Amino acid sequence: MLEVARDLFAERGDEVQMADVARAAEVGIGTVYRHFPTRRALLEAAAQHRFAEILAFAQEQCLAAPDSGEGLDLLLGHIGEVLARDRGLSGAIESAMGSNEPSGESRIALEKLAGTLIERGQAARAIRDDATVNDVYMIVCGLAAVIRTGSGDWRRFIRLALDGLRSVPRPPTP
Amino acid sequence: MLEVARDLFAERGDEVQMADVARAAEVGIGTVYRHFPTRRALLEAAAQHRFAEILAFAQEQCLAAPDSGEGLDLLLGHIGEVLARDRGLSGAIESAMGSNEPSGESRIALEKLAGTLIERGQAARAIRDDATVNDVYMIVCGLAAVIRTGSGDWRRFIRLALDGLRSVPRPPTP
Amino acid sequence: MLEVARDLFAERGDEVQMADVARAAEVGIGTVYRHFPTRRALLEAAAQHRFAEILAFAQEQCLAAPDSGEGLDLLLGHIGEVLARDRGLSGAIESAMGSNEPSGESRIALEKLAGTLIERGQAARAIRDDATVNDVYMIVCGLAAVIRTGSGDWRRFIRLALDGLRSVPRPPTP
Amino acid sequence: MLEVARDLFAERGDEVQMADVARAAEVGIGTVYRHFPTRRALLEAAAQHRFAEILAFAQEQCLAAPDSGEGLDLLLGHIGEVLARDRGLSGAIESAMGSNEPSGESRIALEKLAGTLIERGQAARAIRDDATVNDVYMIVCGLAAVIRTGSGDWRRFIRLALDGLRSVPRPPTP
DNA sequence: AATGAATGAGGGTTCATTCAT
DNA sequence: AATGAATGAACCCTCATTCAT
Repeated sequence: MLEVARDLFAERGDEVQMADVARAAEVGIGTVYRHFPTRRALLEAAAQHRFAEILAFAQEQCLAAPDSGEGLDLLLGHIGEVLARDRGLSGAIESAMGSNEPSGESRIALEKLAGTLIERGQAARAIRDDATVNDVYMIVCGLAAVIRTGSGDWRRFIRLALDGLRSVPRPPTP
Repeated sequence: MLEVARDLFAERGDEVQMADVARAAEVGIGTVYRHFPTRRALLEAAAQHRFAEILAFAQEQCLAAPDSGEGLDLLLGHIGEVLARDRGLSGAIESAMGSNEPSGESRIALEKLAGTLIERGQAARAIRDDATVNDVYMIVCGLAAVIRTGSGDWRRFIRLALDGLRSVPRPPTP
Repeated sequence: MLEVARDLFAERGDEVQMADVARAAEVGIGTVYRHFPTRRALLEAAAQHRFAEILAFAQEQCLAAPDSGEGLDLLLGHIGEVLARDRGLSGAIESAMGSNEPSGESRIALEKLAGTLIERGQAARAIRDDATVNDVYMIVCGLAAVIRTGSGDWRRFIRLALDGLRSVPRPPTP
Repeated sequence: MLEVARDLFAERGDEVQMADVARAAEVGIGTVYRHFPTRRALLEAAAQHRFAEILAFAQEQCLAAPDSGEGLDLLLGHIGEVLARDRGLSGAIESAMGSNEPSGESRIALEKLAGTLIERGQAARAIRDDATVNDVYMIVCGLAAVIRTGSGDWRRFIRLALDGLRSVPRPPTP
């Protein structure tokens, strides 16, 4: 049912109603509410689900990347693909929760992973020394927006962001 | 009245109702509808208004920047400040329109301006050769998301993005 | 509209829905909510309305009763008639508010009136010395229940209650 | 299970749900429905149960009262105590059944008992000659309301009512 | 007999929009 | 032009009841 809901939101975004989910899942609306006591809870679960999926991939693939500078490329690329596939979902989540950030265990695992990738990149001189996990968060947040609104080629956005993350920091223009 | 509406949306975001606007503007709700036939139209106007403000500043300040590489810094910095000031507005606009992009004349003028700044930067070797106006759009889109959701320090985001835009392009990781 | 609602509740009790009220009043349901932001608020208003009516009668008629012992008879008799006329209303009010007691100004005025009637009765040796306004409240509460559930002849109930109130108090059976 | 349900209703009144009963009884909800095909049926059974308890006490204690005038005092006092203990139950019953009156055998037994007590009282000149079982019903109905809504000191209510029942009837004020 | 997941008919409430005055 | 009362389509959520296991 969560899958059905996720697909529905992915397709039609925030305008999906609980009754739509019930219909698509071929259950009564009460059943939807039995599993998710609130529309918000359903969206939260869908968000978790998506994060878990991303995380699974990331832990499997990104950490295995041979060249230690490529991990973040892979991670962001995968995130982009998932977000692009479930386009409408991001919007629905954001308008229900106010943001797209993960929470709970996913968040912790994701932060740990990103931290590792950053460190590796830094060791390989492929990531600037002052880069932090928070930078990655912001980039993902921006990426989500670029994809959601279709404001341009998101792969290009990733490339720019990574180039920014790679470049040697310079003192801010005064 | 537009100003009042803009302030209201800036403060409370998408939850602002037409009746709230009327009350704040001290007019009847019918009058609001006389000026803006639809909630969406009002939001559109508020968006335009904001863009016009940004544009005015940009044309005045950014083009006047002595060092030809600094124009974009100034532009993005100003956009960030305006978006941060009117935090709620972006969300309201996006959930009504699907994106935050300008349209109409503002868009044309803004594109022209951005194009000029990019060209100057390129001439000064401060902006990579393959940079386009669309890159700037995406960065602004990302910036808006970072600010709206409060996912991190948006000034840092700008710095990263600009560093990405400054860096010498390299072939995408295959 | 309040009148319409009151009649409807009087007739069908707690099962009346907001949509029924709207239909009966020949307005949209939104209009009902414009006047009474909540079902409970509507019921509260109906209760007030009824109390005001009772109060108006009481102040006009009961205080004018020539024989100073008759005031309470008249008051309770009138209350009984009103409650019997609006049978269903009491139940609806009680299940929404938990009790049928008046509140606000009505309560104060009603208490003052009852106090006066009791004092007069006592002066005329027609009401026992230890009688209080609270006794009257309880009797009215009981009367309302008798009428609401149709458990017997409410006029008889009043007579019994008044006889209890008239009788010379004796020490409680130990 | 009936006991569990009764306690639950006593505590939380009409807001108790069938699922709550099941949980409290540590059985499945289906089992509750096996025993009581309807919420109303469950409430009916709880009401019966309560009446049976009252009846048992009454037959044991009240009929044994030495002074023949005291029986009703004892009966009403006990009813009051039970109703006060199971406060919420009365409300739940009333909103499901429309009244709190007993039915079936309990009713018959109770009426017989009350009749006996009245007759004894009359023989002892402690109860007015025109008193009937119905008077007692109404008083109990009123008592239940006084207790349920907490509108005052219910022991006082009983005393007043009994004084009313004791007093010599006079012609109604014309 | 016991279970508890599934059901779905409501019911209360909101709010963008209309239109008579 | 201005007003604001009226509108009613939506929408979220509840809970008594059913029924396959």
